[in-house]
Amino acid sequence: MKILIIEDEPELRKSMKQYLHQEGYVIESASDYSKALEKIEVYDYDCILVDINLPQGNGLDIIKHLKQNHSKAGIIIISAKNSSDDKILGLDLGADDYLAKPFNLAELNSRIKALIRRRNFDGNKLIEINEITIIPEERAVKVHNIPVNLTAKEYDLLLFFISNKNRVVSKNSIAEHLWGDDSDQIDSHDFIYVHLRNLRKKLAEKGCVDYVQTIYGIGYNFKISV
Amino acid sequence: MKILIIEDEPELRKSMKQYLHQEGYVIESASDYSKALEKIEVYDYDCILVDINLPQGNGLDIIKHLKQNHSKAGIIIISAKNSSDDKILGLDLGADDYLAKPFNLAELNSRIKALIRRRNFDGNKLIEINEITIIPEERAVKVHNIPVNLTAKEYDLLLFFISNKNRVVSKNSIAEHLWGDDSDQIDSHDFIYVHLRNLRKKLAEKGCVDYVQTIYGIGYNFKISV
DNA sequence: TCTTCTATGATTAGAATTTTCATCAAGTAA
DNA sequence: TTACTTGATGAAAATTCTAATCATAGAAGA
Repeated sequence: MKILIIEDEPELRKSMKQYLHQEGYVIESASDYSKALEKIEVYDYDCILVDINLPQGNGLDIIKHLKQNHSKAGIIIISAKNSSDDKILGLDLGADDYLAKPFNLAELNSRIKALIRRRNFDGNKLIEINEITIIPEERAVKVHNIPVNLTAKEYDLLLFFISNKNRVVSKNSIAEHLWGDDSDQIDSHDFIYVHLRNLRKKLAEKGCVDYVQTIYGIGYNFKISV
Repeated sequence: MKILIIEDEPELRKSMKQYLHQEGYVIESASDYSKALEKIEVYDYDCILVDINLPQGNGLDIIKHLKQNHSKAGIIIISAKNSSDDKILGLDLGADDYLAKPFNLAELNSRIKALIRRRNFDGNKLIEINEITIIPEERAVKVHNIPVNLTAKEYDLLLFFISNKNRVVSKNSIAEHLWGDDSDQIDSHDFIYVHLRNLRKKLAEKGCVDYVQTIYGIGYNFKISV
């Protein structure tokens, strides 16, 4: 899960980054709208947090821009307490949620989670990428519409790859996501090889292309163009 | 893990309770010191959060009281921004940490976690309860000084019982702790029976008393007087 | 108080999954 | 090339979970 934070206050930006990173998201940030637009042009984000009351420029334009370009990113507006007009305008433009400052980080996190859940489950009940179809509600996976029987770890691994598609993920970040906080205490992450192998095998059996590119010494890249 | 919150502001108290409960702690609260003292007399807490600047009474006395009675509870002082004197006095009296208002709940949570970790790992490297010895660093358990070979789930289960000793824990709360947030989506928690049985068996093999009392229809109680 | 019923807990065996281990293959740098 | 590191593979071991069966506590009713 990749998140873009657009926020000018350095303190707040930093603590948001830190907290959300720790929660397992991949975080990038921009301190103003022009930098944000640059990033949006280049990368895909799953969720964008926009502070809508920055001094230099209009955050609504970002939302407009995203919607015009049919971005799939979820948008959460962060607004100062007093200014509710822009907030409403933003929601009208298609933002998904808003959060008034000051907020606590756990609250932010649960909003993000809720948003991601909504996007994954309600909006489009299916995640479809070429021949792969994922039905998150059932934790089920199909290739060429043939069911593939994945174990929990294999499913988690696939979902992690897909939510980081076209991005290089390290073995460490895989371990963090699939085994949680204590994974750094573990010396060897060899079992990733095993689960990856089993995943590749099961997908290949149903005629799926091997999208998982091994990047020697670095990690893996689930390379796909939808 | 049982936590006592001593805080007079109803709003803050409520949100602390709610958040920490959601994080899996058992929470009790008191709105003033006399009520707090009553609770302290009756129950054992793992951690006590004391707002040290309440209007009626002196929070330092609570800390003194706890220390004089050799309470094992960790103490975190919550203090208003301005008053640092009492904070320092409190730390001198043996409080473990402090947190200035306003704080965010995630921060509070991480302080509590850190405190519990310190208590469990650094201070006394061993947890000793009658014939059971736990070496958390190694996730190792001994009974009558004989090593017991527990699996991860069995160890977690034992630790959960011990950190809630003399307290009734429901099957649901066990599931929440051992399997995390998604456990409520699971219909049956039958595997707890299995893990509990294996744990009991392994402990009994080494001559350990069965401290785990089954409370029909409710849960279990790890009953022990140290 | 004594059955009978029902819900909950215990037990066991076995299936499925996860992890470990040993070995082989391939990439990288000297 | 050679040495070294990283990744892949297969088989076996360990752990976790499922499912079927048995046992017991508590409730309901005679």
